[in-house]
Amino acid sequence: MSRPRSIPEDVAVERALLLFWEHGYDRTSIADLSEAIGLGPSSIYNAFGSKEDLFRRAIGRYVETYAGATMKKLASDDGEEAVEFVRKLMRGLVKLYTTKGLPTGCAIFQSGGSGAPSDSQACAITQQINGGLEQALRQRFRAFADRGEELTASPRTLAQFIVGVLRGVSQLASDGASRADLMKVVDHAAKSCVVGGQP
Amino acid sequence: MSRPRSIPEDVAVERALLLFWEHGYDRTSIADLSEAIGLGPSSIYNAFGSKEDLFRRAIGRYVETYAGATMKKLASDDGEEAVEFVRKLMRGLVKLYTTKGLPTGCAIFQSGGSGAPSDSQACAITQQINGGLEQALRQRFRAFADRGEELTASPRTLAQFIVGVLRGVSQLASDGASRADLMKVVDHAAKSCVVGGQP
DNA sequence: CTAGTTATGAAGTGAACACTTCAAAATATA
DNA sequence: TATATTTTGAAGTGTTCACTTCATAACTAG
Repeated sequence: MSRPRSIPEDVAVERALLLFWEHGYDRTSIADLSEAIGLGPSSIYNAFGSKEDLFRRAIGRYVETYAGATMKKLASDDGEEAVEFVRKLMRGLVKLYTTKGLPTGCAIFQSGGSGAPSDSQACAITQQINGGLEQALRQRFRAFADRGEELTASPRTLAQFIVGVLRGVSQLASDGASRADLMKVVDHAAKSCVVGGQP
Repeated sequence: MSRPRSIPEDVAVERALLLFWEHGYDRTSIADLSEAIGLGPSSIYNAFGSKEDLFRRAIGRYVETYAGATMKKLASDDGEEAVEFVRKLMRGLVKLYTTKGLPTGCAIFQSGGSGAPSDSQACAITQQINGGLEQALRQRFRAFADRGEELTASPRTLAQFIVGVLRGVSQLASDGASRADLMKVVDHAAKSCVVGGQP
């Protein structure tokens, strides 16, 4: 019933995500987005409302499309042992953080926090996701403990620890650390969570 | 022989550091610095040359004045055991990251990286410091291994691991994690480095 | 007191920023 | 083909940015 969009919304969001992922929220200007997406500023604002709304959409796509496969393991308990669960989770993310052809590091860790205006909602979005990750991990560790696994610290501490390592690993990846090195780091972190994990 | 400065250089650098530390390099404008320091833009440029130079001075002061006490332990080997060494190092930094009256987190981790223009030298400065930290840790772990301590991973991996945890912990602190929580996290990380560290 | 030197405040520079305005263009339906 | 609806490109909004210019103020050495 009207003029069609020259570029599908999905494509535009994907291109925006790659920019936000690589440079962070602040360092990505509307002009950059306009050039990468192939739409003028007015079209972007017409389609997405604001830079922050577009960022939200981009992060949503990241969670669903890129981190989604790994994150699903968080929710579903398939009877795995704790070390193996944590190891797979972290290795999946390291793989994502170091995939060639994609920006290095984690789109959420990098774009949010210091990468987004502190008074804006962009920061709140990423903090909320981080909080959700920590909470989910805590629940999983509690489940492992209830199942009889001997943890080396409280579920709360281990959850904070894992989130901390992932955030650090994301930064190390952005600084150029290799996938092989980071895999060893997260293997070590995973083993440290359970008594007997490191023989 | 000339007009004296209305504000001593040390005081100006300290005030600049607190701003950079709290808001990062990008989010700290010359106008902000001007107001906090109590000098007009022209005086700041006359005294320090550029925003980047002032940032360098501020980071230098941070390393010497705030992180210095903890970092000295990196260089001097006083025969301590590995777990105790790593524990003290990390606890010292967590204390710094969560001291009331000071900005939360690490001035270097937060200001550099995503907080500074990627093409500028400000980013290179902080990356260099991070690299130095990792290298120093690697050497210490090698020394511990040579002394007969049984490490749970290679010195290289453990050094990357510790740096990663510290970077993550700095972000957790900025997101509001308590000192008590973070102390438990780094205690866990320290114990994980040595066989028998976690009974 | 004077001359030489540096620091300072007020004002201004061009560039980049997020975002807007609006007439023209492109389609679907009628 | 005519019309209603939406997208689009070009141009422009006011604001903030790092940084500069320059006359003047504040000091010291002679």
